[in-house]
Formats: sequence, structure tokens, C-alpha cells
Amino acid sequence: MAKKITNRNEDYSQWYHDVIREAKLADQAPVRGCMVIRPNGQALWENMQDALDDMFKETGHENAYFPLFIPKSFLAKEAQHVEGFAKECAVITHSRLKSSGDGVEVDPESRLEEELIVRPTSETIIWDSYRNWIQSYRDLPILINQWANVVRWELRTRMFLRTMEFLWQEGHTAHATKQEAIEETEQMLEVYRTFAEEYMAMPVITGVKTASERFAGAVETYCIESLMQDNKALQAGTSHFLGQNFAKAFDVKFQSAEGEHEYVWATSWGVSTRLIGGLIMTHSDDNGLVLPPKLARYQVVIVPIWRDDEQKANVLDYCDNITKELEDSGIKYKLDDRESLNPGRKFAEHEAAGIPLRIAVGPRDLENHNVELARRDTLEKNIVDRDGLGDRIKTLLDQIQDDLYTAAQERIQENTHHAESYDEFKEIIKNKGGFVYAHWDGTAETEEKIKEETKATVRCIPLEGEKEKGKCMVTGKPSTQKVLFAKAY
RNA sequence: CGGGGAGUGGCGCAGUCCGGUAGCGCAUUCGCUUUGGGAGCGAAGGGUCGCAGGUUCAAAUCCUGUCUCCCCGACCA
Repeated sequence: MAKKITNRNEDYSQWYHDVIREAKLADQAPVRGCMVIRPNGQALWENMQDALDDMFKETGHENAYFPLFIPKSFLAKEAQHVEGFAKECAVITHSRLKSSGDGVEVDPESRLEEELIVRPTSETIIWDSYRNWIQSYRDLPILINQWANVVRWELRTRMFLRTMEFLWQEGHTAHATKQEAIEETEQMLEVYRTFAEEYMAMPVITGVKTASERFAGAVETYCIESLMQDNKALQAGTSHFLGQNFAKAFDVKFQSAEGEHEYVWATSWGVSTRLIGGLIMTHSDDNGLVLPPKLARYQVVIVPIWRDDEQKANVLDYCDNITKELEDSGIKYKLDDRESLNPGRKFAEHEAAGIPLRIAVGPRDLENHNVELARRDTLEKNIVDRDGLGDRIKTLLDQIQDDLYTAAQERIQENTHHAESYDEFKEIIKNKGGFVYAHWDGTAETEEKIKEETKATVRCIPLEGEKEKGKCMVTGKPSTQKVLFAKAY
């Protein structure tokens, strides 16, 4: 059997790229750090979008759209924000080309009076609008989300995990009180957790970022962190309490019921196509992509098998009957009746694409009133009765969704450690990797020292779990709880 | 942005050291035979050798520049 996917334990990075290629999720674009998202990848993203968008709407948000281009002066209005993003902005300086010889060149006469930034995030341009939208406490809260692309001029890129242009959603809300904004931040973090766990079957730890990892311009950054198969952590989503930083920068005040003028409280929160990278590295195996049924473009693929025209007609007839039942059961399916490819080839292709269930139907099955049902996650094959197939598959898809989550959770638990001393910590990070809980004194200096010496960073200060007091593993200073460390993407 | 590796048909590669006008496997197209785990035989199509300069009678091959990808580092919500 021709192996087109590198084994994970051989070269994890190569495996990751192989999976993306074989599942036809994306191609490398001609532009550095950018990718072409192919139909399989886009369908996956759209399914993620649909689920998330419903959750946003259920929590009272509405969608809007703000411009791709941000006046350079806007970005400068919030000091920390500009400092955080200045080094990775694409800047538009000219508006025209002119022909030169065989090709074209930038027309020097078209230089822009005010240069434009391609949005790395949209806080500034959105808060500029909010200033006009908000006068009174009656205008609040504003609960807006936008689905968009953003550009960050990254030096080192990786398909889905860090690309120069990526797709995401960014929620931007404005509130009358600090308390309400904090509640919003926490609520959206829970939305992300729910999405990651229930749809992606990707267990996450929720927590708060340290000052050094905080979003540029935020007062507090909350995050969901997960652990990938290679024992590196992935930040999968963030939700920021922005305080009044942007309200002050953009002079957004409202008049309270008492007639006072007060600055508005803000949040922002986002997840991106990086989630697809997380999905790949949570479930996939050496045969390719493994998708959770809730996000799969096709939940079931039917592969008919025949030897001659008569069998072909009968088998396809039998398949027709099955597809009707799947249709009625609300199952997303695909019938792969391509001629000229033999079944083995089709099996391999659909495995690489991560389709959760495969039904194979051949003459034998017609005779015995069966089908062969194969699970992508466990690679188990079973001959099952044709009757009640729709219900059986629905149950099985739910089972797969649960099993994927459980398997990922067990993997993460097995790779989560507690370090009581710095030596132990270093040993774990060096030899095992994974999540490591340890006491830290809360200072940036210690954090930096640990990062330099071990490459591990504080992923978050977990919101849940026991909050046992202790002493910093490095300095011995008091610590109120263990924090989560890992090497990260 | 620093160090290392690499760009040759859609994909994976050989050819580069030692210059002589491009080849293999897979894929594609057509035909026939096949089809329960990546089919077989026959025929056909497809490449300005990443791009731009230079050296030379002659460049995939030598020189210079540049772009892109991969790995490591720095950087990075």
C-alpha cells in the first residue's frame, strides 16, 4: 500500500503538512505565508462558522462588517495596542500601478496622503464607529461580531496555525459597566469552551493570560488552551476585557441615567482558522484527517462495489435506498459511485479526508441484506443489518463524537504533570513535554527566566481546579495557585 | 530577520560535482480487462528546469541577485 502520509512519530511537522495535502484542506499560495483554502477546508470552516454564529446569536450578538483598511492614525491612538501590532502590519502606501516595459510598477505619483493599514484586528476602526453610535446608556450594550480576514506580517508561518492572512471572527462589545463587560468576556470564553469541546471534541483549559502574553491593549486576556498530540500547547481562542482603554483612546462616552458622562467598557474576542490546525493535531492519525461528526462536511460516505453491469445496477439501487434513508435521518452523506477507481483507493481517499463513517455495499451485502460499516476514528469494520441503518448511524455518529472527545481527554490527562520543584519541572519539559502545573511567583522576571531556560511558557492561570497555595518553584516566593506551563505553538 | 536544507510536468524525485538542449515513478487522457483495502495491459498528452541577470559556441548544470517552501532560532494575543 502506497503511504503518502509520513508517520507522526517520524516527523510530526511533515505529518501535519501531509494530512493537509491528502485531505485537500489547503494549498500553499504563491505568496509567502498565505494559503489557498480548498473546498474541503472551507467547508470545515463554514461548519465551524455556522455553529459559532448560532452561539453568538443565542447570546444576543449581531453581525456587522467593518473595513479591511484602517487609517494609520487610528492604530496609534491606543499606546499598547500600536506597540503590540506595529511590527506586523501590512501598510498600503500607493494606489496605482503604471506600465513599465513588459510589466507594471508602482506609480510614485499615487502615494497616499494617509497610509492605510490592512487590519491586523479591528478594535480601532470599530471603536471609531462606536463613538458615533453611543450617546446614552440606552445605546448600550452594543454586541457585535464580524466575520473577516485579517493580516499579520508573521516571520514564521505554518498552515492554519499561523498564516499571514487568516479568517476569523472578532466580537467587539461595549458596555455601561465594568461588571457587565467582565461578564461578557467570561461568557464568550465559555462559548468558546463549549464549541471546542462539543463540536471539535477538543478538550481545553480555560484561564487568564499573564501580563506578558496579554492582548495588546487589554486589561485581562482570557483564553482556551489545548494540548496537541506532539505535546505542545495551542492557544485556541481568546476573550479580552479591554477596560476603558479603547473608549479613552477613541473618546467614547455615554450619559448615564444619572446624567453623568462616563467612558464605555469594552470587550473583544476571537477564534480563527487556527482552530482547524488544532482540530487536525487533536484527532488525526497516520492515515490522515479524523473529523468529529458534528463538523464533518460529509458524515458518511457510501462506496458501492460491483463486478458487472447487473450487479452495478442492483448495488446502486440498494444504495439509492440507503441514501434516501440517510436523507430522512438528516445525515450528511456522499455516494462515491465513481467508475474506474477501485474500492481500496476510495477507502484510502476517504480516510485521508477524515469522513467519520464509511458504508461499503457490494453483492454480498445485497444477498445478506447487510452493509459494511467502518469507523474512521477506530478503523473498526462491522457487517450490520441494512434495516434500521439510519438510526444506527445517527447513534454511531454521536458515539464517535463522544469517543473522540474522551480519547483526546485521556491523552491530555496522561500528558498533564505536576512539578513540585524547578528541577522536576525542567526534567518533565525536556523529556516528556505536555502540560505542567507548577507554582510561580507571578513576576515577569521569573516567567522570562523559565522561558529562556526551558522554552516553556505560562499558558494560563487556570480558572478551574484546586487553588492550593504554595511556593514558586524558582524563587520560593509565595504563590496562590499552580499555573499551567507548556511549550506552545 | 540569522543558521541549515530545498525549488526540475499536477505530486514525489533523478540529472547539477565534471555545461552539449531533460528523464523516472505516481497522477492525467483514450481503449480494453478489472473492482470486498491504494488495479493490469496498451497507447497518448503534459516541463521557457522558481524568477531575473551574467559567463559561454552552448546553461537544469557555472556565477550574481531575487522569490518561495521546510527545519532550527529570534519574533509573535
